[in-house]
Amino acid sequence: MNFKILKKSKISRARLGFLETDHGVVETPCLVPVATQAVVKTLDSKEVQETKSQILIANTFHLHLKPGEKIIDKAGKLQKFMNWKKPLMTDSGGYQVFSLGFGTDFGLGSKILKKEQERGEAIKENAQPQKIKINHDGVVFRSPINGDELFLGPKESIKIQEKLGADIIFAFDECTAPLADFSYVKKSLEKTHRWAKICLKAHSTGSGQAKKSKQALYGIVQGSRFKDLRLESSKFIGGLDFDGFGIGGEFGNDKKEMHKMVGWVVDELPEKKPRHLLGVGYLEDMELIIKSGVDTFDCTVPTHYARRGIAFTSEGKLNLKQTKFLKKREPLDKNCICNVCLNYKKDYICHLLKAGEITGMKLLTFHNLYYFNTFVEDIRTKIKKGEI
RNA sequence: GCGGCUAUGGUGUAAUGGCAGCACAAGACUCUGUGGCAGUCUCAGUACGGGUUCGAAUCCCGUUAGCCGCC
Repeated sequence: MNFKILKKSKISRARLGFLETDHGVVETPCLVPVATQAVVKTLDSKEVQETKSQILIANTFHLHLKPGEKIIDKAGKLQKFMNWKKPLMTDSGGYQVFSLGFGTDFGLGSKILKKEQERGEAIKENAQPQKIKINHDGVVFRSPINGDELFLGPKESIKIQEKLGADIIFAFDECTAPLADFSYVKKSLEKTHRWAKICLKAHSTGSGQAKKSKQALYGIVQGSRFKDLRLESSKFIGGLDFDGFGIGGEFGNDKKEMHKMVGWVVDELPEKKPRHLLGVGYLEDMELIIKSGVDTFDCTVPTHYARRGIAFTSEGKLNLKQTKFLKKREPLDKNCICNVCLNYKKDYICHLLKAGEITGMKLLTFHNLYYFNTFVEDIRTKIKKGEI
């Protein structure tokens, strides 16, 4: 992988770039749609391309469980397996440490703590989640499929990701919960940092290759909402020989804080290497995080919301399950030229969703991805013009 | 025509004389390194008319409607 910065904004940390991989070039800043199980749910790979998606992110933990990395390796790696010819990332499974751990215990999201949720019942230094065990070397999970115990640590994650074969892979980290207090996050950070070094070593010496692997490896910065921990983490991870950097974990109480916190991290990372913000990307977040200096970011929102009936349009979010749309003989967005907006109307999509027809989710998924990708495209144009 | 049974939100069902509850549907909201999941809130009912009782969805009488059986 090779990262080239074409232009740096004079009025923000935003930059334009090219991320060159063996499977083609990604123009940055760029949204990375989520393909957890080697598929963008409801779409096939050709359709995903038609949404202007440049790169996808699949998930190590989920693919390890089903179908297993051996199957994918034998099929000729992920790209061949899923017939996706463009660049790919895999997430390390570190997020599942959170989502299957404290995330499940407390019913939390990982990025921003909602006002209603008190920090009172904080997760303290030596706390363990109920269903998984986080120890010195890694994490003992229970398979959500059959309850089997399974262990994932830095070495295991890297080995699996090498077999999966994505262009960009991530270090195995602990994504801490928003309810974690300072003492917990500090201790967790030591683990994430130790694991980062193990990942680097495992990747450079693994599989008998004398030279360095063609797969780019990104380290992940943690530290939650605590400034000193974020700075410590970005200095430490940024000082290691990674090809790029992920920024994970929690970002305070609202979007302004998130912007500020991402800025702390970006200022400490090496300027020439790409930065990926993990799991963030509502439309209203995009300009902010790009101005904070983020090059790529993945987010489930366009696809996840689509399956719940939400379309993103120039007039805002629309809930297409609402009965009133049965009477609207018009496209989702009159300014949109995606295949869905050119060929289908709200009344039909509303009917499909109410009837529980999967094509309703598919049409919204297609439109939302096209809309999000176009939105980022416009931001790239703004950077080019010097507007942001 | 006669006899029996039944009648509770839009739909399907609880509540054996003591606060009419649940599910689905409808409507509003939440969801950020993916559970097509889940959660919060709202709307909405004792077929009709009498009677007994401190008190009736519940007991009694009548009306209406539906289902079953019989000439």
